[in-house]
Amino acid sequence: MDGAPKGGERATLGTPIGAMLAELNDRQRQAVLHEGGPLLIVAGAGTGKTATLAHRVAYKIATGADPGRILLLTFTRRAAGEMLRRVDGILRRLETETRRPVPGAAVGASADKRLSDAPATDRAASGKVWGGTFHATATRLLRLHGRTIGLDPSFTILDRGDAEDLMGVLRTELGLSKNDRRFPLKGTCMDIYSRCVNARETVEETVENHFPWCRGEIEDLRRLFSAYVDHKGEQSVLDYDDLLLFWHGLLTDSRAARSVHARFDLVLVDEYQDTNRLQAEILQMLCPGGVNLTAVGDDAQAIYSFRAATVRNILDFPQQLPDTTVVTLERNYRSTQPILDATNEVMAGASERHAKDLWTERREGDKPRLTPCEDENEQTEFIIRTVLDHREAGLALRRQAVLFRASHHSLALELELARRNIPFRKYGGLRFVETAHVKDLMAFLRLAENPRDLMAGTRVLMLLPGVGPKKARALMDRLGAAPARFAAWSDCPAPSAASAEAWNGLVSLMADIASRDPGDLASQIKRIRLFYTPLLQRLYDNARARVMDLEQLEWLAARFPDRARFLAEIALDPPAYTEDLAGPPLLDEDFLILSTMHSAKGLEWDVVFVIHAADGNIPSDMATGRLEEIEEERRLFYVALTRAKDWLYVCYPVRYYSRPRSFSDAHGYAQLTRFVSDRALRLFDLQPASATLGSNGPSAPTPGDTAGQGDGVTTEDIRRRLKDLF
DNA sequence: CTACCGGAACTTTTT
DNA sequence: GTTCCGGTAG
Repeated sequence: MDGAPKGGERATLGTPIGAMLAELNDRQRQAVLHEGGPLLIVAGAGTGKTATLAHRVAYKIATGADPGRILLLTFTRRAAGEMLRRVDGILRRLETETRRPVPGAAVGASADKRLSDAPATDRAASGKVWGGTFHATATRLLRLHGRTIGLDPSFTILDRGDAEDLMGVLRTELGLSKNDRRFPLKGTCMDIYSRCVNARETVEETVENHFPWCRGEIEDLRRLFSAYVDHKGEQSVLDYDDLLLFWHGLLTDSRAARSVHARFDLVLVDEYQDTNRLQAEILQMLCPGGVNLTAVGDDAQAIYSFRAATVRNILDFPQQLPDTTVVTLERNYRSTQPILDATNEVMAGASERHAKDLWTERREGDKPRLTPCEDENEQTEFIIRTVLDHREAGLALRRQAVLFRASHHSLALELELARRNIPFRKYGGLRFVETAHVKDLMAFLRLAENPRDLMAGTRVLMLLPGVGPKKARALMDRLGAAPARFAAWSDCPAPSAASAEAWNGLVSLMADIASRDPGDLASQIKRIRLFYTPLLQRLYDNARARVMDLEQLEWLAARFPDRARFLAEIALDPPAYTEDLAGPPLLDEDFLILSTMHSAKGLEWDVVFVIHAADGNIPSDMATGRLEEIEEERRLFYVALTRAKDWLYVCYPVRYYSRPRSFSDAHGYAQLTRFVSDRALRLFDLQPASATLGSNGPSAPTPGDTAGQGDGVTTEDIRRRLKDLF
């Protein structure tokens, strides 16, 4: 299948670039070398998608493209980092193989110069390529160009929790909470709102299709959403959806659009199957006609429709952009044939399927193993035992991963790993930054950065004894009236007798860290921490552990250039709760990976365990309403299974002592997930956990290892258009 | 207006 | 077990 590069290529074998291209198969090479019109790479699981994308970027740079004019949109910052690391690796290899300029290697003088003269640091693509999520990229662009559409570039970002809280405040303010009928909770309101924005649907459409039980509340939802939009505008805060919406807005303003277009020669989008309509529109405006646009994805791995992603984006791409070249990657480099056979069979059960024939040359390997366990304890025991066995055989912990549907599914396992001093790192689920004390501390910083940020301000003020929502709101109004100077607070009397001392401390603290010269970020956090610690002790138990978290936050902050960047990055890509903050990683550090199936997207491990693979968990009984939802759960299960390279274990406890739904000691019997059909079952090696645990005896404990100058589009226009949806 | 208590409803995945 | 809401005491 792999032959010499096709004719017409400017790079030839025998040159470093030719050698680089020879590492790829025909289809991959075609994708890397493609020029001009829109390119869609349909890449099945494990078909070298990341390698192809990285080679394409590296090839473009090596043949003269300016890395600073390439935009690489990925699903997470982690994915962007990984991709750029590989680009750097490829470029470095090209460089060392190129002692002198390569005559045959195509390209103009700039590439030769790049490969021979430029200093090494200058060549690191990762520092120059625009890489990151849609949201992070939107933030950067809006800071640079927001003024054109009348957006104050010093906006702060509301994370999901803050946005929900604001929605909650307005919900109460509009009198929607005390109603004879039950008005949807703030989280549900936020879900509805968010879907409207991201799917570009009206409230009616969204409620009808996705929240039919809220049909009676459409009028009130409209009022609520309108108020929500207004409040964000007044406070100069943007939520996640606004970041995309205003980026979209930038591109509808001809002047702003020109500046944004002028920045990029090449746009690449990873995980395209998980983009939503708003994102697709942004891309089409960014690359009119799809010229110089590369999208990569796999419809069989679409797992984010709950976030308004639509698989139609990838399926309709060739119709929407008629010049599209479609390259399909079907050769799997990741998994062994027995694993592929099983995963293909799971996917074969899908009601709507776009056929892809994944094949591999890795014929040999163990059948995936299906392990029913007596109960959760046995499952935990089986996982730990098998992980350690693999490690004995030479596989580091970090090459093994345990995957599950919901974050809390790993709780028992986490406890046991901790008890035995087996290091692990967990991705997905509750984050460090979502804990109350961390949010408190961040609120001080956010308030200093943007004194109009109501949610941040209220949060800070309510820490004081005797201050509740009303007094906090009054003080925030005062701050907003004075041109956002904390001096406005200094002539206020203490809001309550109990808070006299704390009030003075707060006023001077805020004046200090919001001043022109507040000192470096770590020292700001330190001052906040000193002020906040006594309040924390009054409000929460576990004060000692919480204060230590804050010290870690201080340490983490030292890596960020300034407060605004720190706040934005924490909001857009918060560190995982467990280990990201545990100090500088040691080179030989080894840890087992625990991850939600969602967070496992795009990654691979030698050994993969899928736990709690019982009906009710996967598919989650939260998602068994409509066929579409069940099919998405199937794809999610498929994503989990296809992460495995050599060994795949699927486990489920037969007996649950307490089913998720309360009524404490009600126990139940679980059944294997419906996604493993009878046909699929034959492709697994069925072996109860007792077969492993019985034979080896208990394992020994392991040692721990400028405003408004465009052609009239403003934030107001965008908000108005948005409101037309309501 | 805040602080606190009891009953009721809800409980996934994430930028 | 958690968060949310309404009632009541200070």
